[in-house]
Amino acid sequence: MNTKKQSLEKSRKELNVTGMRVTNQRALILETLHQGHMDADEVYRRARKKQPRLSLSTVYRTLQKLKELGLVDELHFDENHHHYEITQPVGHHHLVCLGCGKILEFECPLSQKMKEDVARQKGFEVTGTEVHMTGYCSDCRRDRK
Amino acid sequence: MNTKKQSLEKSRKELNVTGMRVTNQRALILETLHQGHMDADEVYRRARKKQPRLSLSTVYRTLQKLKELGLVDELHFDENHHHYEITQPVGHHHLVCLGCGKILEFECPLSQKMKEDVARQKGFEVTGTEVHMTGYCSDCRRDRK
DNA sequence: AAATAGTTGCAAATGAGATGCAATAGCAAG
DNA sequence: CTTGCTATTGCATCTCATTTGCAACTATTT
Repeated sequence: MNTKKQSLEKSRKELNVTGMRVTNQRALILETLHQGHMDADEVYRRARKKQPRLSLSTVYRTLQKLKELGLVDELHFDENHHHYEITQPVGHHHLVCLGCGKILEFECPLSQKMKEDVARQKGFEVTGTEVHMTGYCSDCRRDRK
Repeated sequence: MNTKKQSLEKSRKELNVTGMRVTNQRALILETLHQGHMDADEVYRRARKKQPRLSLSTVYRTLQKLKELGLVDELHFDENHHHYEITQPVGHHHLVCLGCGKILEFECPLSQKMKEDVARQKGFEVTGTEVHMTGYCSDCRRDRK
């Protein structure tokens, strides 16, 4: 039951197929992202627990690269910094609660259809879709009353 | 045919109903935004042609305020700064071409349904929806071949 | 194991956006 | 239309996320 070592191994393999060099930092950053979506600084803080000499600029450079390779998606919430997450297979979107800041995820098959609509309507080749809704979660709605 | 003066008047009126003080700078910034969506610096550059002493910080403060009042929407594209546009009625979304950077707009009735789905599925009260697709426009697709 | 690119850590630079403050300008009341 | 109160502006300065230059390092290739 050394799941840690296993997930690290898994990350190394994912990196391997991209052709980029597999370094400890990169494997660690990718592994960390498997915990969920987070911003660069959060990746940094979590990853540094296992590798204290890791530098923030390496985190930024790596995220940039993983994004270019399509392993990671960059999300643009209503803030002045980016969030990142492991690229999800399909129709995976986000819901930001304006009350508590919580971010929920939801699947939506409609976004696939929307994509097709747009492709037809505008002659566009769509490579990425980001749906981002804001509002109030059930907890905050209750509290607001 | 002094459409310029007229659109400035229109902007002043829009500001008036919000209760905030109507200043030349604010009217000008709002008027400028009627030309389309753009980033803060673009607003600054265009508005300064008519009012050279306008300061960039005023642009930022004003955009912030207009956003809070709901007159203007803040958009989050794949960049590290925001874009702004006059608030559109509904279902108004964006398509960013990765080839030439052009930003197209499209309407999509599906997004209304998506919103309802989410409300039901998650007990969320949705106040805003931003759909943001990336890809290649027809011109760039032709060039890439 | 040595050669050689690609990577890293650190420090310094960059750039969008925010802020403190004195000067200015809306606007309401006289 | 002048006065006074207060919100707003311009300017200089600050902040803070992200980027970059560079010398030291290390994953691969030979």
